[in-house]
Parts: sequence; structure tokens; C-alpha cells
Amino acid sequence: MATVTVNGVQQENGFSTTNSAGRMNGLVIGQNTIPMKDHDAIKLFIGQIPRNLEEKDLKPLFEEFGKIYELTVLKDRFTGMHKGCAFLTYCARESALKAQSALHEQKTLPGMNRPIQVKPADSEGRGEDRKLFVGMLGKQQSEEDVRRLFETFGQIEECTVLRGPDGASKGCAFVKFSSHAEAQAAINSLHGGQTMPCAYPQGASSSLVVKFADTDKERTLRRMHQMAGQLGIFSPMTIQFGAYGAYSHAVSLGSTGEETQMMQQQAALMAATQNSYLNPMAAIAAAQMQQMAAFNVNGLVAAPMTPSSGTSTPPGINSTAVPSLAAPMGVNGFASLPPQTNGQPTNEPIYTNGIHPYPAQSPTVSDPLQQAYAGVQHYAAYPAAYAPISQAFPQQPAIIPQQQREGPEGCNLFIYHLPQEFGDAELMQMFLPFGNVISAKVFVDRATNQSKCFGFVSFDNPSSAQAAIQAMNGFQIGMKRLKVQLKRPKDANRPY
DNA sequence: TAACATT
Repeated sequence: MATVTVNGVQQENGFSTTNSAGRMNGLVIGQNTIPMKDHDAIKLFIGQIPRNLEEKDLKPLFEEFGKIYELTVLKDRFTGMHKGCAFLTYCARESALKAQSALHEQKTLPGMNRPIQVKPADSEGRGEDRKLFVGMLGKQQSEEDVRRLFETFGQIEECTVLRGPDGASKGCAFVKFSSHAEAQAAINSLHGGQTMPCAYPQGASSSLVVKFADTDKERTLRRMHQMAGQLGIFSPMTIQFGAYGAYSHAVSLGSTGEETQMMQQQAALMAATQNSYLNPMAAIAAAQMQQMAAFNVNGLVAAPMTPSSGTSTPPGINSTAVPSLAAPMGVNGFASLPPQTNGQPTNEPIYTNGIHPYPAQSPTVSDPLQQAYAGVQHYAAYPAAYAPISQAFPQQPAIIPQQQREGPEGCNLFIYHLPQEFGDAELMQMFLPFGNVISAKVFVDRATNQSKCFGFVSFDNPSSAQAAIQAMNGFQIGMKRLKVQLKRPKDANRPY
């Protein structure tokens, strides 16, 4: 009697199961075969497929390697647009492995300029503790070169050199081993070592970076570090960020690589990506990384609210989990912010890229990191919840009078050099930490509907406005620095 | 580079 797993539940049953190599791949009941997959089946990510190919067109290509359990072309959640990639699960694990070795990077489908990608989806292979980030490679080192460099340490499941749109190497790669131990061995032997001599014919060389690839969580956290570091508003954090800045080159390299990979095609990470855009702090950090071209404002407002970690405070709920931040916020939105109140340097310039010039100091605060994250998410979650979707969340407290435009004198800011992608909601999110935002308005070209890259933010009190100027003027986003000034009073520049 | 509550 066969034991069959259906929906994760092991069952004894009397039905026969088809098999080719002693493996089950279908449950036969009468004339019908209910597709079954191996319990160790691998979900494959298929990339670089032409957007005109649907499931039915792709099926023949992949059926060659075995019975398909599930094949799904990824579509944009809102537009339904084909994303050029798919998930494929064979009934048999073996088929997936065969398809991967036969197809991955082996052929280029019509109309594509890169070879097809066939590899385990990122959702597979639990735990990223066997995936390595490799930095400081030579630009001309290929996947094959990297593979050769790492293959002595174990079985390589995946090896990808990160490339720009033009196909040029970014000088870094991901290498996934079949086990943590193998990955660790590679780190031990290769990290800090010299790159292959051929990479630097002139004798120049630089030491190889080999580290575990960041997990999604780490990526998100790092964005928050950068964001908060730039804001310079979480005073206990300034110290911590100094230490973090020491992470330096290897980390920023890693970040770039992962961002790139994500934007390119890692559909399995799309959910995480969209989360980061749901979270304005992460979104702004993402802007910092010059990924704003992909900013999806529709996604921001229309997607279901999904906190990027379990610690966020639900919108509109006064958090007691973060008293140090939540309590003062009721006063002017950010009591710890105003200058000259906390003994910290107040005029320090805003440093970009999360690298703070102050040396690392002993982190004496009990756990400022967690507090600040909680705080960040508190601010972050709130504004994302209303904006144009107040209809979608009718239970939201209607705090935002959309009509009310201008605050009292000294409360209105003019903001220039906004990222093109920023709308009212993002502008609001960016300034909410400094107080009660009465209105946030990005100016839009009426012909093109494009942002004019400037806007206004009004607070209900002048000190919030001053705090915002202090923190946000000069704040770098992408290649630009925000200009944040008091709006000119209406009667300014009038001769009399 | 310019740019300050619009149609």
C-alpha cells in the first residue's frame, strides 16, 4: 500500500501511483490522474522569457524534461502585464534538475538578449545560510570563472554574476552551495584572498570579498539604518550608525548586487520588494540607492498593507511598545527631535550612504536599534494607510483634511528636488516624523501629469517646520539633495 | 538649470 502525501498530509491509500523511477508523480483514481509532486520537488524560477509567451506556449519547452506539476507566468498584480518570468514545478525533483542543467543560460528565447534562467526559486532552499555574496571580482570574470574558483569547496547549486542592463559585470556574484558548511569553507579560504591573476593583468589586485549573502530581513534593516542615519533624528542611533558605517565597502557592494538582482528578475522576491515600497522609510532608502525608477506609486496605495516585519505598529494605534518614541510623538509629532534638547550635536551635516564620519562609540543604550526600528515602522506604517485609499480603509481616523492647504506663517515649507516619483503621499511620509502634517502637495505638470519635483508641506506649528528643515534640507536622494526652506510668504518680494 | 499652493 502506497503512502502518498496530499497537501502535506501523509495518507495511506489504496490507489496506485504512477512512477518512472520509483517516484510518485500522480495519483490515479479511475480515469483521472491528479497531479502529484515529489515531496522534495523544486520550484524553479524561469527568467528571461518573452512576454508574448503564455503558459501554453512554455509548456512544450519544459515538458521535455518531465511532467509539469505547475507552471505559472508571473503577471503584474494590477495591470496583469506579463513580467517575463515564471515559476515552474515539476512533479519530479529529477525533472527540475534536468531542466536546469539543460536550459539555464543555455539558450536565448526569441526576442531576448539574455539567456533563459532556470534555477530554484528563491523561495526554495530554506535559509540563505549557504548562499554567498562575492565581491571585488574582476569585471571580466564569468560565471564559469567564479564557479571554478568555488567548486573545490562543495557542490554549487547556483552561480550568478551580477550584471548591468548592458550585460557588463558588476564585479560581484552570488554563489549558492548545497550546504552551509561548504559555504563557510569557501569563506574561510577565499575571503580577503587575491582575485584570479588573469583579472588584473597589470598585476593590480584587490582582495576578494566572500560573505554570506544578506537575507531579506537584513536588507530591510540595512535600508532602515541608512534612512535613519540620514535623517539623523534618532539621537541614540547616531552612535550606532557610526559603528554601522564601518561596515563600509563590502556591505554597500553587497547591497548593490542584491538590489540589482532583485530588480532584474527575482520574482520570488517581488513581495519583499513591494513591501519595501509600502514602507516609506525603506522606499526613501531605496531612492537613495537610485532604484526609484521602479517606484510603483500605484502599488504603494493599492497593495494590501503588509508590514515588512512583525514589529510594526498598526496604523492609527498608539503604540505602547515604543513608549520612548510614541509618547512624545503626541505632543508635536517628535519631541526628541528639536535641536538643543538632547545634548547631541545638532548642526551636523547629513551624511549619505549611511556612513557617519564619527568613529564608532560604545553602544551603551540598552537596545536603541530595536526601539528605533519600532519607531521607524510606527511612522512608516501610518501614512501608508491613508492617502488616496482612505476609501479603502473607512475606519481610518480622518485626520487628514485634504482641503486644508496652508498652515500659519512659519509652518509652511517649500521643498525642491523631490524625486520624480514622489507624490503627495511620499512627501507626507517623508515629513511626518517631524510633526503634524496639515498638508503635503507635490506639484504636477497638468499636461504630462508628471511631478514638477517640488512641493509644499505644512505643519501645524513652526517648530515642527524648523525641525524638518534642520533634518531634511540637504537630504540626499539619488543624485539630488532636497532643498527644504520656509515657503515665501505671499507678500514677499512685493515692492510695497 | 529651475523652482514657491496650479488646471
